[in-house]
Amino acid sequence: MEIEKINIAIVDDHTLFRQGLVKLLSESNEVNVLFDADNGADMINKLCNHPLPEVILMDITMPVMDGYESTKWLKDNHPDINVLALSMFEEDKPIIGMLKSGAGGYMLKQSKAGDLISAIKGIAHQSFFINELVSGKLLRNIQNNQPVKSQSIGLSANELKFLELCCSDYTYKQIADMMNLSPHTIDNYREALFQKFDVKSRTGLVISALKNELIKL
Amino acid sequence: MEIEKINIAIVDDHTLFRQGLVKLLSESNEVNVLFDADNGADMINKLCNHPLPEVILMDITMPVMDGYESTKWLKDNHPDINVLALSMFEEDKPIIGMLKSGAGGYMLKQSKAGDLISAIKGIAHQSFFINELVSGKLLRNIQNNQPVKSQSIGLSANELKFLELCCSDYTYKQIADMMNLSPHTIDNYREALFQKFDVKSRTGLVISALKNELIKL
DNA sequence: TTCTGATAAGGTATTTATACTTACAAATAT
DNA sequence: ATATTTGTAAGTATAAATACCTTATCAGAA
Repeated sequence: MEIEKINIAIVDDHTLFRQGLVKLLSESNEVNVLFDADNGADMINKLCNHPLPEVILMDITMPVMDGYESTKWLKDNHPDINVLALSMFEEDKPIIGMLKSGAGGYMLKQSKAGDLISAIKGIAHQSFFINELVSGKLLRNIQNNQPVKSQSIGLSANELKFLELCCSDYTYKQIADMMNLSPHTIDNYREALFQKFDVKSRTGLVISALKNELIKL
Repeated sequence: MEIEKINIAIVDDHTLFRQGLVKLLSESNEVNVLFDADNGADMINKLCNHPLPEVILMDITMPVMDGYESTKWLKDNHPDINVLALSMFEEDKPIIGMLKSGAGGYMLKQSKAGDLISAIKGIAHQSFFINELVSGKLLRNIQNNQPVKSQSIGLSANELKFLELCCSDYTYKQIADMMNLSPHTIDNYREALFQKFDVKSRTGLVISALKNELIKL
């Protein structure tokens, strides 16, 4: 049984590499290269004149419009097209950056053709393809985006308690009762926290506290 | 040649499950169960009286000290111990939550024994183990800081927009301007949402919206 | 048609929240 | 021993939020 080929496009400014890749993949009976482009802007033009590809192989460093921008544009304008980043860089920054921009996978240019085709097939079917290269980096990325510790903004015990009670439907008067303090004292805490968090309302305070992970819901 | 067994511990409050797992894994010639604990606090105690395990299998929901807290504690106090989350939940939230807390992998309790042992071996050698279950969620997590649009409480488009703008330092008047509506109309939205969420203040509304995951931060 | 529900908006009264100023005792620092 | 800071609390004034009530469209249903 004849399997439908996966339609792809290649965006890379290294002409020789790009054309070689076109040649190489064209020989495969699993993918079909619809077109190739020199950079993001070129790609946008050519998308109008060609059928939409399922997958786009995307380089990162390109003139005029680079891989990050191009990927973001695709996510906004053609969210169904899957982007597979294809680069020589194996550092955290470009990998995480491309994934954040919307790429569903990341392959190295030094990969074997078979692995690249596997990745293309994977991303076409699942809209993402996670390999060894990126899995660890992904994990480290979310683990490192971690708690801006409560020490960063010095809060007294009472201020913290007040802050927690603030994240609720209670009025300040009720909070004052709960903490066995005068509403005026609560008012002092409020003003101090407004200054420390640079906000002008209780809602802003609550949002900031949550963003800084000083309190949990 | 005899291969060194991987020393592990199991933390889970479901006694039968835990003991069964101990039995099951003890029969393996690849892992060695040093001890098991009922919850995080119990684990901390037992860590003092036993050799340090290389890997700890960690449940999430436990009394006294849950999996998130326990994992964080381990990362702070024994950063060399690898935590493999082991839970029945396959939702995004617990998975991302455990990984953020410091777990190096996540396995479902409904996994096969062989897969669990593979994961234990993987995490012992690489300090992380990413499977199909988590890879997609990890990717979506860093790409998608968007709210998971939930239809659970019927909100109109404008109400939802208002709700989002509510999670801020803006006054209602400013929000009215942004939405090109009269402050009175905004007031209608507010009242409608107060009823739907059963709250009496903007802060309560914001908290409820966040808890219901109608809004992201 | 008439009725109804959803949406937008005006009026007004009361309660909370916000802002700024002062005070005073206890703890700390100099 | 005398300032200085810190935590507590009061007074007052204004702005914002909350609560209720009413009106006007408009679209679709009875």
